[in-house]
Amino acid sequence: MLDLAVLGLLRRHPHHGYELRRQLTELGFLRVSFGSLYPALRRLEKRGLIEALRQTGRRKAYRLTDRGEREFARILDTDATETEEDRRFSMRLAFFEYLEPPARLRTLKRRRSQLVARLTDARKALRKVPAEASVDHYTIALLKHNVGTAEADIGWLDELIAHARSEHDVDTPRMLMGGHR
Amino acid sequence: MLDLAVLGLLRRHPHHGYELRRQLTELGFLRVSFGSLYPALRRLEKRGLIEALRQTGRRKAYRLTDRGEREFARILDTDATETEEDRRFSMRLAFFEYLEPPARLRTLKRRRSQLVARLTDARKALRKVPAEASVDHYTIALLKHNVGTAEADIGWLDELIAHARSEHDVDTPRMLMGGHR
DNA sequence: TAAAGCATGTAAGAGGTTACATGATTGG
DNA sequence: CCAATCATGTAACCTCTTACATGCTTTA
Repeated sequence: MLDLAVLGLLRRHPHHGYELRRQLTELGFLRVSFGSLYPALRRLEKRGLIEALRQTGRRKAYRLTDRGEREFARILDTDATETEEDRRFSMRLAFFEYLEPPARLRTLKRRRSQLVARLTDARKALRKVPAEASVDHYTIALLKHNVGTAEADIGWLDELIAHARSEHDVDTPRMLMGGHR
Repeated sequence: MLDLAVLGLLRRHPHHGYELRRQLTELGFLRVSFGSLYPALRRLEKRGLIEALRQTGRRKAYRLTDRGEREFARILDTDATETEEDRRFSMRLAFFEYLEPPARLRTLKRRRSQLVARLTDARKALRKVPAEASVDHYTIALLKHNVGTAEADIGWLDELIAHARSEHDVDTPRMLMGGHR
């Protein structure tokens, strides 16, 4: 999670730790403490994915290595467990510029089916409940909210998918009739 | 997190571990692995918050002790760190029946201000971005989505707050004129 | 009878948190 | 000059995950 974020930010420009955290929290992506950020930088350095540059004053800037770039590309296109994916999907989207259009489409569709599955579960939970008489108002409100959120997110994803498809089509144009998807 | 969920479910009826997990995932509250659930039950038992009942076959059912009930009430009404609170809020809502109306109102308002803060941040991030020319479509879509989600959630909370207020007013009726909030 | 689901548990490890320690630089 | 912010780092701890081990019961 943190790794993906750090590699992604370093992919553009070198940054030092403090700055990385500022950007992460400012963009609302991830709020990590320094106690996890600095060890993470160490780990990534040890794995040869990033390397420290000049030390301007007390600032220790890191840049992405070639191996780091390959590893970033790999994890950007690899799906995580469901719980993880919830938080990671935003991260992926933020770095979508580093994915090829086909990979974008794949990522979006994968996410879509996750949400559809969740929506199904949420609806099931909602349907199941009214049978047992005295379910409290807030529990029901919560279940309905879960359904509503899932629906809204799916709608949003559909827009993104449409957009990604148009990009994809520009990249790999095909005959007007007879294309298959 | 898990503790709150387990104590909350045991608050009504005794349950064994497997069953607890089934309910948790089925309701879409929390999907935990057994590798975290069983150790959690052990911890809670050691702390005297729950105790094992009869062992029906291989099933080991636990019930909430008096201390457990007090501790549950305490953490249900205590706020966590922001990251934690995101996941924990749904849990609180699911167990709202165990909170007094005034505490409900407090919880909802606390959550509301968190979301308002987040909305402010999200808007700021969105405003900041267009200055730098070439920000990619998906990043912008993400930032807008963050804003939209926060707004929707605040609206939802406002409904819940209105409901909680009416409950509160029923509990502690006051003169029609001159009440202050 | 084999597969799927029920049921409990342990071990190793990943990845985060808070709290602490240290000290430079900037702004009111 | 004091406070806030910048800047890096360590140590102890917590909670979760995956993978493994075990074995019963139900159903196709």
